[in-house]
Amino acid sequence: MADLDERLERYDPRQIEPRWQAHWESLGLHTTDLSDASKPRYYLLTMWPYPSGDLHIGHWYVQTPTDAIARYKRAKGFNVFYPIGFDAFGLPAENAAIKRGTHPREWTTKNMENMRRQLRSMGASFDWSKEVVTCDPAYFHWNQWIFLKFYEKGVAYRKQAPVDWCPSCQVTLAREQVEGIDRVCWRCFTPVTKRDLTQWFFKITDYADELLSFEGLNWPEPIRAMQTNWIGRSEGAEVDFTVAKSAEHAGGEKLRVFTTRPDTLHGATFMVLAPEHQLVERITSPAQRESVAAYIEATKRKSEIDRLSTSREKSGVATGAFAINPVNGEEIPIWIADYVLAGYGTGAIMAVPAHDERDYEFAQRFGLPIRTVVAPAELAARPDEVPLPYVEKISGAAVAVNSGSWSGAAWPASFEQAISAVERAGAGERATTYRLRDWLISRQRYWGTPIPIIHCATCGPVGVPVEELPVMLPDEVDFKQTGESPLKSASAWLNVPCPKCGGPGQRESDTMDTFVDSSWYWYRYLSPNFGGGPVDRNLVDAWCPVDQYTGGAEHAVMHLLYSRFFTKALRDLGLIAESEPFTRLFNQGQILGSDGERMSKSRGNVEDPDALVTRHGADAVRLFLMFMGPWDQGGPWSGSGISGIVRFLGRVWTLALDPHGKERGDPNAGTLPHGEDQAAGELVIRRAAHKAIAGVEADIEAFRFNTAVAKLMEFANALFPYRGSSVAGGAAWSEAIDYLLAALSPMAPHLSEEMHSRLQAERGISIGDPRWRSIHQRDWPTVDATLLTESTRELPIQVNGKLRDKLTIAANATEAEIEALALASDKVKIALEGRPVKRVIHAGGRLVNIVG
RNA sequence: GCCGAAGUGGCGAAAUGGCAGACGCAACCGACUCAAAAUCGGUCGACUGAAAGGUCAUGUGGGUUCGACUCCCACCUUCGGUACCA
Repeated sequence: MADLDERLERYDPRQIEPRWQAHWESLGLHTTDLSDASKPRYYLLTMWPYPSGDLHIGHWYVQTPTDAIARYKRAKGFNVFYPIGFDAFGLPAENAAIKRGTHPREWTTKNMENMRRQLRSMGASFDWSKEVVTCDPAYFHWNQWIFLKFYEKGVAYRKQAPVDWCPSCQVTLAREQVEGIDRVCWRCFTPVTKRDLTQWFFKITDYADELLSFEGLNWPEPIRAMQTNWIGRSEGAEVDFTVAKSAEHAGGEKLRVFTTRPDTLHGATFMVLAPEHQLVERITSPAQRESVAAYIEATKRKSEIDRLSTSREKSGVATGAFAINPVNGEEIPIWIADYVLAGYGTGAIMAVPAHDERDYEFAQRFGLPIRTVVAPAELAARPDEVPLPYVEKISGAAVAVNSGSWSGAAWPASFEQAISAVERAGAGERATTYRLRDWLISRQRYWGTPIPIIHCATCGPVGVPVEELPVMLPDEVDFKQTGESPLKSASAWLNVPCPKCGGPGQRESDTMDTFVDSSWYWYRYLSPNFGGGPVDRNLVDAWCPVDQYTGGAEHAVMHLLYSRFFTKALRDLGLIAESEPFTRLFNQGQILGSDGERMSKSRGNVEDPDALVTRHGADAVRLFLMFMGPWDQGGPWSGSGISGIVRFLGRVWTLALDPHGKERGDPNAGTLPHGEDQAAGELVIRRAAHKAIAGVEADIEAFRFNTAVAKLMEFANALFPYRGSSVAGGAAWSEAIDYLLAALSPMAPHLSEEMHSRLQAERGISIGDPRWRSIHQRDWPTVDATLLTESTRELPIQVNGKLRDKLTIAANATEAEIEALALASDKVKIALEGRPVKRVIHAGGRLVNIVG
């Protein structure tokens, strides 16, 4: 066996990978027979990509471990459905149209073609035959159909809402089109303001309480916490204050506030309205008109994040009006301030500065009175000594003071008595409110699903008849259209008769938020060409909910909440049976650029997978991404460790193809290590094989791909010293190689297939032979549990929590035997320094701690 | 700001409350080679010590525990989301 180095060809992924990708495709290996009920079904879904044109290593980071799950589950006997598609509508295509003059469809199509090629080069086992693309009329047709059903049921409705607006370009701006802390337009740098438009909403708030329940879902706790906080259910009361009569104003208007703390009503020393509040104009005194108007204008320049920030100094303006507190008849000043939002609660608050930090700051800033109405029990008699602001955790430890009929009551009695008092006075009632707002789906954009509505002067908004769907996007459009939506420029498309009365009508020119597209796409994957409705009920019943969904945590509160809402709403339309879309969710981390920032073309930090694949091969890139660290962590990109993976794959290649080769540089080559005999050597490699399979299996089940790869490396390292020895090539060796390739196959599908195929060829089975099998059609290896335990083990001995010795003991040693051995140790005696032993702790057989 | 997460060797990281640093990268030493590359074998947290060993060490400061990277409290830094990027 001399000069094997020259005989053994080198591992060259460029030669292997495209060949296997083509072969798998010709075998139809990844096309799922959705009607096959002979095996348990497993619907594996990964968040579909947006065809931005800059497919980067982050896409691979999302999808290669998911592909490994697909392949692993197939080996475990599941009928796996693993589809792919494109979330192809959206703002970047339209921005590109504005910048470069290319049509969004052309730009998107070109990007999708490139991304399909790149996704294929990854060797991912997607079922491409079920591809769904949102800008395809065969898909958005059903967005429109669902919209009309929602409209019929009142789930879709119209109301006024503010948008960020560039007064110079006369267009709506997305958040990413507003730049800098001074909030200017991305194109003309004009300061951005707000404008009210009548827009379409979906009533997600109707489902708020149901969305708070995660029963039966295996979702990460952080995501559930974020959704729960986002929905933000608060229980309290709505209370009417009354505008007081003044020299200039008759008064009498009801000013309704929402409060979670009706028990602090007596501490309300002023009121604050959102600057957008309807009554502001009416109640403002002539003296305050000018400053109120200026403040309202200034508020339009601010983002909600700025407005809610508690770190900046409070701002506000008095309206000059006063309100009467319903529980004590006091007149308190009415202010406006931007920290109160029009969209939350009633858009007005009663301010209780003694017990709310923001109100306290506001009162301090503007010299408004502060009155303590809750005190810790021990200070109940001396409320002046309560440190302010006193924001106690809700508990029975604090009592109401200076609070009329409920003075002296503790929570929750104070809360209940306050509500009763308000209700008796006819000044309000118990109420629950949510932070969650209805979903604004209108976009003043071209590249999205047209909203299937025709506006008629007589009939109002009328749904397009379903038989006329889909409402197509007109091609001839001015993308730099100012005013409202670009679709307003397509007059032939825009002006159509009213479907109800035949009179002149005008199509809705807004399109839908692209989150509508991604709120039900996994149902469509099951039947992308189905014409009888958005979903094929039979297939949905068989395959849904999705067993496993993988995607980024950045979608925690929008996409993942909208998808849950859609599922419930579709259920209520009778289209599907289930209430939740995704049984198990895993959020992988995000790969950042090497500068630690999000990868994007504009930052110039995009890592292109093509170059890496050309250099190292898809398998190496796949394994490297899985090996980098825990999948849910992500982090900045650095390719510096990939050579370790390339080396590992080379070792697998060598082990599989050249078991008898001897290393020239290794003086021990060809001899059994550690002076073992043949039987001992075989046992060592059998143990290593079964331990590796058991470990990799547990790791893949838990999505710990980094440690799964590490275990395979350890396994290959354990085999390597036996290469060229008398053990190599024998039965134990062949089993070990077989197991190594099988365990590697979900993660490095090409190399393992190549090795598997060559080993079959050595046995006279070549491709085309009916006995030939792809490694991806192979069952997962079985583990012999008796090989996982050894007869002796090492036991660490601590003295007072510090490691002092290690003993080799029999696996079945009793605690008494262990204790005797441990106390006999010289190192233990020295560490004890003659102190008596107080306690001996046996930590479940893993460690002994002697306390002395 | 608010909600959520992360912080461990020069670097990526590992560790059901029980031996901190598995597995890799880089670096260094050796073998092979005319030589280099590749490959194979080895060393590798810091300080101290000739060595055996000892001391310190998981963002910072406290706490719980026989024992804390892990649990609790406070803080610092970074990342994700914050409703029109997807």
